[in-house]
Amino acid sequence: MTTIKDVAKAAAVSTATVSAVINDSAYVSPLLRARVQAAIHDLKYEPSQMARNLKKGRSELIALIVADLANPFFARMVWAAEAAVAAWGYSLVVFNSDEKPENERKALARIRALSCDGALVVPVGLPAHYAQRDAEGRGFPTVLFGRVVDDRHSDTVTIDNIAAGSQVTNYLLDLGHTRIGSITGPLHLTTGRGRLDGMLQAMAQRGVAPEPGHVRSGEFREDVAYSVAREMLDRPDRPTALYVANGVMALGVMRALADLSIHCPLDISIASTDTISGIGGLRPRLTRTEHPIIEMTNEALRLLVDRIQRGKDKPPRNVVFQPALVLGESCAPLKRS
Amino acid sequence: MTTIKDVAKAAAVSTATVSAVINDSAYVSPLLRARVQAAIHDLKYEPSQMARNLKKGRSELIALIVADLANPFFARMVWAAEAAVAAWGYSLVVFNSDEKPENERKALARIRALSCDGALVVPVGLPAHYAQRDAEGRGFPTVLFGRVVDDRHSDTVTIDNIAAGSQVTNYLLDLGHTRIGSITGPLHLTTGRGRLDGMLQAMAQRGVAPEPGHVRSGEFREDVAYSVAREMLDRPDRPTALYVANGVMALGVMRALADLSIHCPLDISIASTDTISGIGGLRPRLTRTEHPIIEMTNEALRLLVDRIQRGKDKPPRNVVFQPALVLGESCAPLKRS
DNA sequence: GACACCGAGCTAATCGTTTCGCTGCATTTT
DNA sequence: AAAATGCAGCGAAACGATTAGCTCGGTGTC
Repeated sequence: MTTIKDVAKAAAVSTATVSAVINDSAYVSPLLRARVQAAIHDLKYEPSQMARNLKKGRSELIALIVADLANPFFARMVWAAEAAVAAWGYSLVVFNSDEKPENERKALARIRALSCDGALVVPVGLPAHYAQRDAEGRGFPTVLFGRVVDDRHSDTVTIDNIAAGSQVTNYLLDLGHTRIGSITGPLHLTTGRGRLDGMLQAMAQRGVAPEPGHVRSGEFREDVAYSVAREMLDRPDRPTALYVANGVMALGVMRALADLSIHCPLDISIASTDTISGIGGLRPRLTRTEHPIIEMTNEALRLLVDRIQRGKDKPPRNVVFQPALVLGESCAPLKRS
Repeated sequence: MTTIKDVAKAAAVSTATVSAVINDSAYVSPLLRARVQAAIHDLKYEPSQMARNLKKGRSELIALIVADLANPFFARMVWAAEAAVAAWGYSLVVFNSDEKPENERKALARIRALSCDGALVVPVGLPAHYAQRDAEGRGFPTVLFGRVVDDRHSDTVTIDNIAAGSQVTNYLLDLGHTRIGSITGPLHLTTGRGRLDGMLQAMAQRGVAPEPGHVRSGEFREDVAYSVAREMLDRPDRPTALYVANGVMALGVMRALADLSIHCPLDISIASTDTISGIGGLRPRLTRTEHPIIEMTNEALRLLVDRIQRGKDKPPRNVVFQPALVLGESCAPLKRS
C-alpha cells in the first residue's frame, strides 16, 4: 500500500503539499503540483478513504434499513436509493430488518459503529421503541420512511395512507359495490392502520360498513395474504370487492383466486395499494394506488443529506406524498343478481 | 464523542488495558476489568469502528456490484447477499453498474477507496476490460458472479448456461416444436451466448435449426424484449415456440403477446431461463429453468470470505451450478395444422 | 536601507484505535 | 539470599490522512 508519505518522498515535498494537491485545498505552485501528480501516478497512489474519514469524522456512507428486502417494493427502493446516494457522493450500506425490531436494533448499532453519516430507515418497531431509541440516538441524522411512528423528533417521508384507502374504496363504491372486504397490513403500522381507516371512512361516508368477517388483518406477506384470502373467499357470503393492503399481498390473493377458480374481475373485484412494479405481464392488471417511490426515496435522501451537511438544529420536516389511483382491469361494476 | 482515552482516564488505567477489555485480547484482572466496564457503561462509550479499521487495515465491508438493480433477479441477489454478509459479520455496500462498464469502473474505484475487504461482482464489461482490471487489481479479493468473463484469475460462481438452453429447448422439441425462436441476451456475456449455444446444440442434435429471423439478440431488459417480440411475432411465419433468455425479458414478451392477442400457450409456447420470483400470480406460469440464486450467492460469499480471511495465494476456484427445469403452463404440444 | 507584509511550503499535532516492548512486582528456582 | 522467571499493566509508536501554525525568502512602502 502506498501512502501519502511515499508520494511526498518521491516528489520531494511534504505530505501537506501532497494533501493540498489531492484536495485542491491550497495553492500549490505549478512545478510542485506537477511533481506531485507525477509521483501519484507513478506510485499508483490512492488516498485511503479510511484514514481520511477518521480525520474528518465522516464516512461518506449512508445506511438504508428496509423492512423486507424480499419485497419488490423495497427492492425498488434500494434501487432508487443507490442511485440517489451515489449522485450525492456517498455509498449505500444496506440492511434488512425483515420486519423484526431486534434486527433493526442490531442494524442501528452496526450503523453507528461504522459511523455512517446518516440512515434512511423503514421502521419496524412499535412507537414506544422509537421514542426510546430516539432519546439515545439523539442527533444521529435519520429519516424515517413510509411508516410514521413518531413525527415529532425525526424527519419523515410518508404516503397519505388514509387517502390511498379512500381513493380505492370510493372507486369500488362508485362501481356499485357495498360488500367490500379488506385484507389489511399490520395495524400497528400506519401503512396498515391508515389504509384501513381510509377505507372505513370512505364507506362510512356512504353509509355502509364492512361485514365483520370481511376485514381481516395480516402481514405484508404473499403467503399470509394467500391463506387469508383462501379462507375468506371460499364461502358463499364472500365480498364482491376486496381491497388488499399492498402489492405483494395482492399477488397472494390473485394466486388464491386462481386456486379457487374465482374469476377476477367477473366474480370479484380486486384493488390494492402500492402495487409492485415489474409485473407488467400480470393479467388482469391490478387497479391500485401507486406510490411515487422513486420521488419519495429521492426526497428522503435530500432531507437526509441536508441534515448531514447543514446540521441538526433544524426542526424536523415531515413530507407527505399523495397516492395516485391507477386503473387496471381487476375491477368491474357490481353484477345485479 | 467519548473515546478510549476518556474511558482509560475514568477507570484510571491505560488505553491498552481498555482495549484489552474490549477485545478480550489479553488477561486483565477482575478488578480492573470491572472498573473499565463500569466506565464504558457510564460514559456510553462505543469504540470507533473507523479508527479500529484504520489500525487493523480492514473495514468489515463487503461490496456487491450488480449489473441491474432494477431487475428482480438481482434484487433477490441483494436480499440473499445482505443476509449472508451479515451472518459473516460484515456489512453490505451495494452498487449498481446498470450494465455500463463505466459505472462498474467507478464502483470498483470507490470500493478500493472505501477499502472494502472484498467484492462480489456481476461483471458487465468485455473480457478484455477484465484482463486489464485484473492486472491492476491483483490481489483484491473478488468473486465474479453469474457471467464468467475470465476464469483463470478470479473466483467465479456461475450457472451452466449451455445446460439451461438445452434443457428448455429439449423440452420444447419433445413437445413437437421445431420452429423454435429465441430472444437472447447480449451475446458477449456468457449468460447470453451460453443459453443460445445450448439451444442451438439441442436443436442441432435433433437435426433442426432455427430460422434466421427467429433468433434475435437483445438486452436483458423488459422493454427491449417487448419490442423485439412485437416485431418477431406479428407475422404469419412466427415461431411456434420461443425461448426467452431471462425472466425480465419473458415479462416483456408476455406483455407483447397480450397486446398482439396471441394466446399462450395455445398459439405459442413460451419458455425462459432464470425466471424472477415473486410473480406467482402471473398466469400462465412460465416454464423455465430456475437458478438456485440463493445458494449461488451464499457460495459466492463463502468463497469471498474465505479468500479475505485465508489469503490470496490459493488458486482461483470456479463453481458451476446446474439449472433446474420447472414446468409451468406456458408451453403446449405443437398443434398439427 | 529598514520595515512590515505576503504567501508557498514545511513541521508536527491530531483523529481513535491496536499492539509492541518495557517496567516492576511477586513468585519460584538454585 | 541472589538470580531467574512470569505476567499484569503501562507508555508510546504506529495506522494514513488533514490542518493549524510556523518559517523564510521575496516584494512593496516609507
